[in-house]
Amino acid sequence: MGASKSEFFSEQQNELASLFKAISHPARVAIIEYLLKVDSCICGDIVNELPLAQPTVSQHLKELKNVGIIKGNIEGTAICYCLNPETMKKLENYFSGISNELKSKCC
Amino acid sequence: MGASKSEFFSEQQNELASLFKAISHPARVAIIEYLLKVDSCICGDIVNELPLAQPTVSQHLKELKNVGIIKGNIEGTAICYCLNPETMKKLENYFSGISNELKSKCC
DNA sequence: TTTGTTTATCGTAATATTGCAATATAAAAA
DNA sequence: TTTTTATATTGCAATATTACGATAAACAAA
Repeated sequence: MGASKSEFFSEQQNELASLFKAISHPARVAIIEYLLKVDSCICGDIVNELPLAQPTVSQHLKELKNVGIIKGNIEGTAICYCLNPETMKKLENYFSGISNELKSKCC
Repeated sequence: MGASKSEFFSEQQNELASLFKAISHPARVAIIEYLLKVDSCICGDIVNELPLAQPTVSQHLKELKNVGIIKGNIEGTAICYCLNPETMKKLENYFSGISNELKSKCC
C-alpha cells in the first residue's frame, strides 16, 4: 500500500485535504505571506525572495494555483500572481464554523 | 535532494505548515468532522467509523495530537479524544487575518 | 495471575513529495 | 529573424508519507 485511500472519503473531505496539502509546506506558506505583503508579483520576485531555484518555485506556484489559493494573470512574458480572496474566505468560514460548534467541553 | 528545506523558513511558517500538513489527509479531515459531531470519543469508535485499520487510525490520531489539533485523555484502558478549541481558533484567526488584509485587488 | 480490552509501536512495501539541472516554451524587444 | 526575458516541463535522486500485519504495552476484571 502507501497510497491514500481517498476514494473512501467524501468529495468535500478530499477537497479540504487538497487545500490544506497545498499550504502544508513552509515555502508555500511563505509565498502566501509574501503575496499578502506585496498584493501581487511575478514568479521571478518570489525566486529572489525565497532560497529556492526557479523550477522549484514554479512548481510550488502551480500547486497553489491548482487548488485555487492563488490566481495568475499573464502580463507579457511574465505572469502576475495574487491570492484568491474567495478561497481564503472559504477557509476562514471552515474554521469559524468549527469554533462556533465547539462551545462544548472535552472529555 | 527531496527533503523540504524547512531550515530556511521562519519558525512560524514551519509551525503553520505542520498544522496544515496534519489536516492534509482526508482521513484526518474525517476524524475532525467526526469529533465535531460526537464531541469526544475513543480510538475504537473512529476505527469503526473509518475504512482504515486500527494501527492506521492510531497513527493519524498521533499526528493530529502532535500538532495540538486534538487532545487525548486517558480513561481506564481507553483514551478519550476531542478537538482542541485553541488550535481551531488560531487557524480561524490566521485566515480571517488574511481575508481582512485582502480588500485589495488582484493584478 | 490470567484473560480480555484498548491503544501504541515496529517493520516493511507501495506510493508521493521535494528540489533542481537541463531543457522547452512563449512573448516581447532588438 | 534573432535575442532576451520570464516561466513551465522533464527526468531523476533523495526523502517522506501511507497503510497494515504482527506484536507490544497498559490496565481492568475475573
